[in-house]
Amino acid sequence: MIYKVIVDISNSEVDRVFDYRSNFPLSPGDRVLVPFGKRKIEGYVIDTAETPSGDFELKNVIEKLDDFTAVTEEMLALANYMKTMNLRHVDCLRLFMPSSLRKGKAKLFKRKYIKFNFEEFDIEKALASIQKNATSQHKIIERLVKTEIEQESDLNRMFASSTIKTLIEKNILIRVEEQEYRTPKCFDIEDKDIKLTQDQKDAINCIMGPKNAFLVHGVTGSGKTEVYMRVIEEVLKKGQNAIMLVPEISLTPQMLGVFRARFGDLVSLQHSGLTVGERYDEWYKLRVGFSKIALGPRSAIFAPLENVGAIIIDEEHDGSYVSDSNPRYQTIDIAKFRANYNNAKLILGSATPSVETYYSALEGQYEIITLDKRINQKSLPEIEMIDMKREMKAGNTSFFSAKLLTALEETLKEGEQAMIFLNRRGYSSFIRCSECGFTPKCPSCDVALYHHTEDNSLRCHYCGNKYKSISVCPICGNKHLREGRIGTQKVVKELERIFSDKKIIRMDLDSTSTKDSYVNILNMFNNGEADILVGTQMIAKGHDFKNVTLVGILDADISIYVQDFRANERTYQLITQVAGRAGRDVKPGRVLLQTYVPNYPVYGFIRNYDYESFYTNEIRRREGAKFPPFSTIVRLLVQSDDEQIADGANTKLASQIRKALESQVGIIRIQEMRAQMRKRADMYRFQVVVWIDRPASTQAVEKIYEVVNNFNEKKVTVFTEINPLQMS
DNA sequence: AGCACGCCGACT
DNA sequence: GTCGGCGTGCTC
Repeated sequence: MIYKVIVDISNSEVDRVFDYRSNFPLSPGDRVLVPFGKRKIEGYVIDTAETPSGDFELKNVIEKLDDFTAVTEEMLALANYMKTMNLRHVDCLRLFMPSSLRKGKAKLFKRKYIKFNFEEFDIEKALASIQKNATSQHKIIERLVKTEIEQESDLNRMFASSTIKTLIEKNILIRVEEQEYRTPKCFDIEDKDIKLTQDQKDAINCIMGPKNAFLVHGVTGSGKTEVYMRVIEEVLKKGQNAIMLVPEISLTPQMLGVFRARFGDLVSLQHSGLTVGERYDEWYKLRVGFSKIALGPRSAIFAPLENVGAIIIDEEHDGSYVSDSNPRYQTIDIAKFRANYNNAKLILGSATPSVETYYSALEGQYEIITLDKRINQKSLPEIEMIDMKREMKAGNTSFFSAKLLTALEETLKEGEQAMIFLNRRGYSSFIRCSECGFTPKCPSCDVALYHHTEDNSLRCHYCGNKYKSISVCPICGNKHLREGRIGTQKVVKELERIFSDKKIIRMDLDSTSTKDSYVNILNMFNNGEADILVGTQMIAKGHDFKNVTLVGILDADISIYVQDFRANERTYQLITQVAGRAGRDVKPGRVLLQTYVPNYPVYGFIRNYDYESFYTNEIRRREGAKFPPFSTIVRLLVQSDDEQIADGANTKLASQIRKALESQVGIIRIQEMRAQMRKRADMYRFQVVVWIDRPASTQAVEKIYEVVNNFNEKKVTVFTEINPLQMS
C-alpha cells in the first residue's frame, strides 16, 4: 500500500504529494511523522494507492501521531476543493485543526486524584504499616479514609508532596487520572421558555421542509436567534450536527450563554479568546462527537463535525466572514461546499442582507423568509436627517448641529445615555466640497476617486485611470475643498467642553488595544458609568444598551464617498445597525443623522427601514455600471520584499492572464497597477484586476486560477480574491 | 521550510 | 592552505 502524504511545511516548493510506505495500517486523514530528506516532518495522509506515482525509493512512515483520524473524509475533499483556489494544500489542512495539535503540544487534560486503596488496606492495616512518628502520613490516611478521593493539587496544598509520594510507594494511596475538558466560562443565563410567534413558526416549518437553502431576512429584534435554535433542535433530533456562525464581534459571553443555557455541553465554541488548552478541547469534543454544535466566528465553518444537518450564518452581510489573511477564503463558499456534501440546510440570516446574496436569493438560490415584525411589538427608532450644509450656512462650523446638541442635552437631563457614532470606514482621502458635498467620481466606474497627495492627482483604483486634482468645486464654485476628517478624540474633547459635568468615553481602535479594554468600555457604559459613548464601527454591532435613547451619527456620508462599489450597501447596513442601538428597552429611541447630502436616496431608504426599495435601487445601479453581481472582479495581489521583482512579476502575471483570456468573451478589462497600500509589512504590493461579465465569470475565473497556480516566481507571492470587500 | 552541496574571500 | 559566506537545489 502506498500512502499519499502532504508534509506540514507551508511552502509552495513542497506543497505536493509525497509517497510513503508503512509497516502499520493508516487511513486517509491520519497525521503521521515521516522522514523527509534528512529531517523528520509531520504530515497528513490524504489518500492511498496501489502503486507509487513515480520511480522513487520509498521511505516508511515513522509513526501515526494521534489515536484518532484528525481530518475527516469530508474535510479532505474540502481541502482538495480549496486548493484549486490558489491556496496551498497544507494551509487548507491546517485550518481544520487547532495549531496545538500540530506541534504535538496540546494534550487532553488529565486531572490527577489521590484515593485510598480500599482494596488492599483498611485504616488499621494502613496505620500499622507506617512509622509511628510519621504524623503527617497518619493525618493523610485518616483524611482520605473519610473523603475516599481528593484532587492531588488540593492535597499538595496541605501536605508535603514527599509524604504523599511515600504513601503511594507503599501502595496505601493510589494516583488516578481522569480526563477532563477545559471548558471556557460564560455567563449563566437561564433558558427562557419562549413562545414562538406565528412568523417564527412559519420560518421553522419552511426551513425544515423540502428546500435546502434559505435567507432569513429579519429586522433587528424579530427573533432570528430563536429560529436558529429551534432549527438546531430539530437537526439534533434527527441525530445530525450543526454549525452556527456569528460575526467575530458578536461573540459576547451573552450570546454563548444563551446557547449554553439551551444546549449545555452540546455546544462547542471557538473564538480567539480561548486558551490553547480550551481551544484544543473544544475542537476535540466536536471531533469525537461529544459536542454536536459548533458555535463561532468564520473559522468555525471548519468544525470537524461529521453528519452536518444545518449550517447557519448569522449577520450574513458582515465583513468578518471574508478572510483577509492567508489563506484567503470566503466563508460562504466553504459553507456551500459543506452543505452540499452533507445535504444539509444552509441558512443565511440578516436584517440587511448583502446585495449579492439577495440577488442570488431572488434568482432562486435561496428561499427568502421574511420576519418583518419585532417580537415585542416595539417600533424601530425614528431616524431624522440633519442638513449640515444648512448648519454651515447658518454659521455653525462645529461637529454638532444645533439639533443634536439640544437632543443630547435633553437626553442627559433625563438621565439617559447617548451614543455618538463616527463613520471612519475607508478613511483614505477623498475630496469633498464643504459647501455642496460634491465629490469627484471616476467617469467610467462610478466610484469616488482617491486623492494622491504626492502628485496631487485623483485616481480610480478599479480602472487605474488618473485625473488632475481640482481646487474649485465644479458644481458650486466653492474653493473650500477638504479632505474632511473627524477624529474621535476631537469629538470627545468638544463634548467634554460642552457637557463638562458628564462622563464621556470613547471606543475606537486606539482605545481598545487589548480585548479586555474593549469589554471594559462596554461594561462601563452598560453600567451607566458614562453618559456618552463616542466610537467608530466598533460600537455599531449587537450591543444591547438598555438606557440608550439617542444615537447621533456624524459625517455619515463618508462611506458614500469611499471608492468602492459597495459603499451604498455598507452605508445602509451600518446606519441601520447603529440606529438599532437606540431605544432597545422601554423608552423609545431617536436617531439623528448629520449629512451634507440629505437627499441622497440611500438615506431615504434607511429612514423608512425599506430594504426592498434600497435593494431595487441599488441593483439597478449595479446593473448599469456592471458591478457584481452582474460581473466578477478578480484581484490578484502580487507581493515581494523587492519592489522591482514585485513590479516585474505583476507585469508578467498580467501578460499571462491576458494571453490566457485572449479568446475569452466577456472580459470587461484587465489592468495592472500598484496596490493602494503600496507597501505593507515590508512587502511591496502590486495587483492585476480582472473585470469579467457575469455570464463568462465561471469560465474566466477557472482560467485565471490555472495561470496563477502555475505562476511560480521566486520571492513572489500571489493572492487571489474574488469580489474582494476592499482593495487596499 | 531547512539542510545539503558548492564555489570564492580573510584568517590561525 | 582552510574556515565560512550564503546562492541554488532537493526532499517520496
